Amino acid sequence: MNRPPARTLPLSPTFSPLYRQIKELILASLESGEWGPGDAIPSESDLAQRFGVSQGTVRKAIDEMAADNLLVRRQGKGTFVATHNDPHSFFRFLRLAANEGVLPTSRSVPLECTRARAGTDVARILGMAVGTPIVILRRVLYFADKPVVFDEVYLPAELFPDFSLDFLNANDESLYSLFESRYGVRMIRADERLRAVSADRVSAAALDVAEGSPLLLVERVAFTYGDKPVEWRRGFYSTANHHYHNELS
Amino acid sequence: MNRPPARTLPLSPTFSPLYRQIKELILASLESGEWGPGDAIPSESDLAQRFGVSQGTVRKAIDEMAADNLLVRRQGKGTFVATHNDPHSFFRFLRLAANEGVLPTSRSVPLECTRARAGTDVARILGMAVGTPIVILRRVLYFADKPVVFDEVYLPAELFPDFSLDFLNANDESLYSLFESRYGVRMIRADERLRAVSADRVSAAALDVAEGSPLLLVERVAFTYGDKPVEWRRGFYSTANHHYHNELS
DNA sequence: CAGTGGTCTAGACCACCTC
DNA sequence: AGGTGGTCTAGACCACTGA
Repeated sequence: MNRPPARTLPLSPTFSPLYRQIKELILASLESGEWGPGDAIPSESDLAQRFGVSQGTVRKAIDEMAADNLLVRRQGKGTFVATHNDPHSFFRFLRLAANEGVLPTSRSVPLECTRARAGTDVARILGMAVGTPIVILRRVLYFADKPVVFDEVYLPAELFPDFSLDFLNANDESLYSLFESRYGVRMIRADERLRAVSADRVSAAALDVAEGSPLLLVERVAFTYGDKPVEWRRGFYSTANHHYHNELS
Repeated sequence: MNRPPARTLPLSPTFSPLYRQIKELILASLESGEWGPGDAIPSESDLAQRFGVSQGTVRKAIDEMAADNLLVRRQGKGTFVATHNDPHSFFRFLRLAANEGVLPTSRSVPLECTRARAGTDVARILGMAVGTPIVILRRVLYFADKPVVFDEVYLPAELFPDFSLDFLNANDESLYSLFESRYGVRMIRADERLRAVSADRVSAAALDVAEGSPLLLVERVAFTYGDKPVEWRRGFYSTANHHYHNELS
């Protein structure tokens, strides 16, 4: 008697629960830009009505997306699309901390921005053909006027067509914040590989350390919706007074 | 009419939802050893009856504890206390991967196990008084017969009274698995700080690299129930053919 | 088959925010 | 006061496991 009207039957093979299908629908709306970063999405009851499911099912879908850092819930106000333009999320992709005390304010200093074509490595990592146009950005992050991180960033030129140093100098927002507001490319996940290396001439000069000093090399592949890789980054961290912080659980 | 019998009222200040109180109760049972690692805990309906709440409330408590890696749900079978004695959880606290291919099987070779008294650093980190007895273990992890990680492990002697190399040689289980089965100390969380350093004489010898080579230093503080620190570890990783892997989301 | 966790619903009420 | 998310309940049914 309690059975609601018939719905697409799951039935064993390739079974996907309703709330996951709802999640995919909301994800599609995010990807299509129906709701942009920072926007409020419709209330749970609105979405429940739109999708023809109960509020609890929408709730479970949103719960997972909030756990994935795609949405942010704020009690009494609504549910919002996560954004990188938010001081809190600055350290989500920068696991840097000072050995003692709190990390002082940072300053990003772009060094150069060049155009090139993907070699075999970049092409493989970003899932593109060898020779595809790319943009290369080099910059240094300063903390308390000391250089700490030297970054080399590789981007597909197609997604970031008019990228240049000008935008960086004019903006003190984070790189991912710029990507999301100017190019509509939202980074949602990243894989990092960490190694210890000896500083070569370029990174030693950028970080003001002796050539051959040990540096922490952080290689990152960042992904946007649909697990599409859209950034490759090599960051050289000077770890004399700072460290990379990670919590295991 | 739908109101269940009266319950301890939350009422604004220091409000904690019911499912969180249930979580604390289950946590207490874990801590007290009522259910040991690997054991099945009572079914959701049993717990609901025991605590006088609905099954959905118990469910939400268990959901959070499963997300915290304290419990493991297995559909159709039950809910189990998480254990380190499990090949799957071996890499939960060892974020090591091979640069190419899969990581071959590992072999842990203990070098020495000594007794000492806590200096200021260890005392501060482990929350004990200076001079408290500690145990120091040094060992090397080999992959495909190549040394990759040189570990120095500092433990409070009180919790690991008869710790010695013998137990290690006789056991090919992981260190945390041994801690949990032999000493009843379960590691549930850890903080790691990563830096690049130059190999000193000791670590260079242990890892068969040249003195001064860049090594990845991973300093870890591991915590048991109640966020009590019970291990400090300095791991020197040789990252020529391996790397520390981290996923950001 | 019975027992477990997993999904879905419907409805009530609470906590929080804004107007 | 009215909206939002957050909690809690009760009950039905589904999917998985193992005897």
